[in-house]
Amino acid sequence: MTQSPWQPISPAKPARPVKEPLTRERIVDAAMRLMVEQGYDAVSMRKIAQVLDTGPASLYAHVANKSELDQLLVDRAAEQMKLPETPDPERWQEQLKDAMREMIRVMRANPGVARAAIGNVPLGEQALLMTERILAILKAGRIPDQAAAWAVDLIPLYVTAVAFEETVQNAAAWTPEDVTHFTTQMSEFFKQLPVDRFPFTVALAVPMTSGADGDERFEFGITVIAAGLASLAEKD
Amino acid sequence: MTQSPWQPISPAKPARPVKEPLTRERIVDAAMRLMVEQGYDAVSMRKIAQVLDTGPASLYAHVANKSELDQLLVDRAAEQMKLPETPDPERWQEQLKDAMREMIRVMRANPGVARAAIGNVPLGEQALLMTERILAILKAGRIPDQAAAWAVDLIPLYVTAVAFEETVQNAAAWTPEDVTHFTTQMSEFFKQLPVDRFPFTVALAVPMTSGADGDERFEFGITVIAAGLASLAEKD
DNA sequence: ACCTGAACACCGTTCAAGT
DNA sequence: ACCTGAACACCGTTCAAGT
Repeated sequence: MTQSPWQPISPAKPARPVKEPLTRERIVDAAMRLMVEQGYDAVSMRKIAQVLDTGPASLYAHVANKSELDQLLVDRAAEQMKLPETPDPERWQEQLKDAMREMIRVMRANPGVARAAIGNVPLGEQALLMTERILAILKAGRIPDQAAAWAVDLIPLYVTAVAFEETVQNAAAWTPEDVTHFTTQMSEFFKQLPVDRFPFTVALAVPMTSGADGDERFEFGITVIAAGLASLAEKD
Repeated sequence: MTQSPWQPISPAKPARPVKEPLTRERIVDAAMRLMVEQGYDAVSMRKIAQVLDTGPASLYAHVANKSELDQLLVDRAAEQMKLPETPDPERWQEQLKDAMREMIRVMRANPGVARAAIGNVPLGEQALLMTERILAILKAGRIPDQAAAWAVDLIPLYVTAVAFEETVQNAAAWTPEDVTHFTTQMSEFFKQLPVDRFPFTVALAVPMTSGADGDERFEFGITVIAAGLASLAEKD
């Protein structure tokens, strides 16, 4: 097709650009949507590219690799975290637990984030602010510097590990009935072990398989961690 | 080639079988060797098959899928764990920490196992025995049944998460210089944050980036967990 | 029953070529 | 500077066909 003489060579504003330009932002948007809707394994460079109507190679102009993309996804999720209130020395343990509850809330709301976060310390602004607030709570609780510093490593490690475990189970798309069935099966398995070699396992078969559905397990963990940290508080 | 008349049709013992038959055992052996030598990502059905001089499809006669193979690898590694001594109520916390040290020792000696174990409760005999012994230690420490039951879930969760993090870092094949460099860089990064919004992070920049090389971090975690559990012990 | 080759439906990443 | 098609070197799993 030849050019009409009255058609400007390069129009100031092309009537309708065929495609929005690719940006980091749009890539993370698409990846996040894929992850929340279909889980971590659905987030591949190829699927993201497909959603954005391009080829996988195009993404590499904006993100270094898959690992950097994971980081960006973790940062994006961290932005959803509500920061803890200002520290109160009287109830720092409860405030610490609240912060951990907020962390797992966001991870549960964004399945796959836990998987992306594991072994990926989030360094986005919101994550840093969360760390800062937790440090403030710990120092309000008179936890020594080194202990507080290690605690802000331990805390997300625990929360992430729990969320990751849950993600794995949810990925199996189990119905509540499946869960009940699995729980009874496990408890039956423990009960039939040779009682002479496994006396405690047999005796505790029921408690060992309870609370798998709710978040009593998570509550137990954060209680243990908070109490353990409390034991390190400076006296006087 | 035609059959010699004095050659028995089916010899009682073939002189040298061209190939050893495939077994679960041999598959796990090969997978374990690959994992220890080259890390978790090197353990693919295809690479295992290659080592065993066959095709990937052949493995499926002996293992259901990759996930089952991961389970078998975890069980195999668990066999290397030395079980804790008989519980002593006087020093149950130290014994509990020793058990956790033994768990991470085996995971460190078998890089990749942590990755295979995450979200995969090991149910092999040795792993069950480890659980049993830890329950015995916890009950010696007068931990209530439900708390003890949840604790034997929390304990491997923590150890596995730490080992997994380490694996990720080791996979990057960092030299000690790289680690030092990274540590100083991180600490510089924390120090230059706006001090009005990140006062604690700035103040604790050094402790927050220390102990990344040794296992002080792990020791801190097991101390917190042991102390936290101790706070749940029944009184009287 | 076990093993095989070949195929199916995927991956992350690189690179030369285009605009 | 950004985007693209095509390729490279991989994955787990299935299946019909062989022994």
